[in-house]
Amino acid sequence: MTVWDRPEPPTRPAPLDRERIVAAAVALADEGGLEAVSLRKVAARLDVGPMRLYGYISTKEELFDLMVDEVYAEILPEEQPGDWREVLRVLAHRTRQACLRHEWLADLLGGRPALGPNALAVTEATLAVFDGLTDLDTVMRAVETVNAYFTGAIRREIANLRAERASGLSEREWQHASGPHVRRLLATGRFPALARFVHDGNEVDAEVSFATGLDWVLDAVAARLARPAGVTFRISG
Amino acid sequence: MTVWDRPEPPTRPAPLDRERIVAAAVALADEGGLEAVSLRKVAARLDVGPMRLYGYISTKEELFDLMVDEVYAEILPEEQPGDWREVLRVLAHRTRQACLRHEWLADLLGGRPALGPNALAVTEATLAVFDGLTDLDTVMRAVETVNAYFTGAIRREIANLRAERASGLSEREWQHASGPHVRRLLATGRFPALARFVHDGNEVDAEVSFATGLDWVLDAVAARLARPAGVTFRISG
DNA sequence: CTCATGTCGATACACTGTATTTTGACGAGA
DNA sequence: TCTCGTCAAAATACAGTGTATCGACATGAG
Repeated sequence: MTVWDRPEPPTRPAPLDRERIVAAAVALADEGGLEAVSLRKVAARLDVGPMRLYGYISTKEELFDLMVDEVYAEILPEEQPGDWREVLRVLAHRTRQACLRHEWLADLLGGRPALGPNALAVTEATLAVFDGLTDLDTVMRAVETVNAYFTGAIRREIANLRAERASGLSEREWQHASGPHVRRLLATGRFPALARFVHDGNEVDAEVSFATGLDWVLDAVAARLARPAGVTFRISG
Repeated sequence: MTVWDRPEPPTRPAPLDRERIVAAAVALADEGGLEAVSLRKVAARLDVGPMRLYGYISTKEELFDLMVDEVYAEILPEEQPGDWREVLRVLAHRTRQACLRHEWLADLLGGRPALGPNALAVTEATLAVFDGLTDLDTVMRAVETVNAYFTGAIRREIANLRAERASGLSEREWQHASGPHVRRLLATGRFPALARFVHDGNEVDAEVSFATGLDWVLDAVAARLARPAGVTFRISG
């Protein structure tokens, strides 16, 4: 018995439904982050007692699940181009954009399986483009690998973004900006390689960094799609 | 001013220091997950009033940061083999193992930049093995890409593991096990590709799935290390 | 011995998610 | 029309949270 199973209660004169609740929660989270979402505040925003919400959701985690699925509706592209590579690329970028619009999404993404209707629709659209291309196992591995990449990359990007924002207008990368602590540790000489990166490394745009890594991973997938499961093929040691 | 900057207070006859606090918090989290960690419970486990802790940490988030860095000590391998590919592979697997031992780590990983001494030591060891191999930009991209992959993959693995555990001894993959909701949605016929996967897909061991995707990503990195930054090289469209 | 310092514990506050109880409105039967 | 039962909604209650504040006490200096 999960959220998705529970039917909405009979529509009474009450001007309240799950959609409005979720919308209020999303608005709250957009404004003040996930921790600004409390059942009391959501209820207040709807001019309703806190306990009213429990007729529509049965726990706060369920509300979070619903919020995530709400945003998956933004992620699902309106029309699909034909190429699997383009589909995965677009999915990754749309997910990233959604996380930039709703930073709290980065905290939730991957935290629990996304099983809402919109999330499933996204998965369906993704899997569909591989139809007949190779065996199911390879397709699963491909999709999961790309997903793991962009999920992790987005999470780190948002984390860095927040850190920079918190430490006040980051000068360069996190290493330079993150206060006296890192500098002091680097000064100990215990981290020469790291020090070189902090000193000589270039500041790179987050989006191109994301896109570059994504292309690498897509290349890897492409290589494996050419040679279906079973055959291993190392390029270099 | 972060946790790492704050010196430990002068060692009084008080049998309390940051190490003991962090150890208690980690133990608590190991037993009951992150949400079982409350400052009051940590303090209680050390026979101390809750406010005592604020002499050593200044916020709960800092405690979490310290917990993460504590586990990074487990992740740092005792001795490094020479090959960059092996180093990244081992790092990924050790991180995964650490997350299986301390599932709460998966909730924290990537959530904020890891800047503790142990985390930096891990980064240092990772970067060092690339010394002189290519330009710094490529190395950075390589490390971050692999990191993004295994971070995301681990997070999903733990999420699925919990879901299976919660839904009581999962029969197969999450799709089958996740209650009537998914089954009902699949029955609508709106998700034919997904349905095929649920029906025909094989159950795959989480570890080999992790290792396989990791190998793909490592291959992609290897291909780029061979051809330094700037040159793009698509294998397939 | 007195006094200042500064550490520690207790208390306090505002807030959380959620269970339980109270209220009140509305429809059915007399 | 009046009464009563039912059921949704609101109010209250509870156990817990992170953290600020304050009072007491022990320990060191003069």
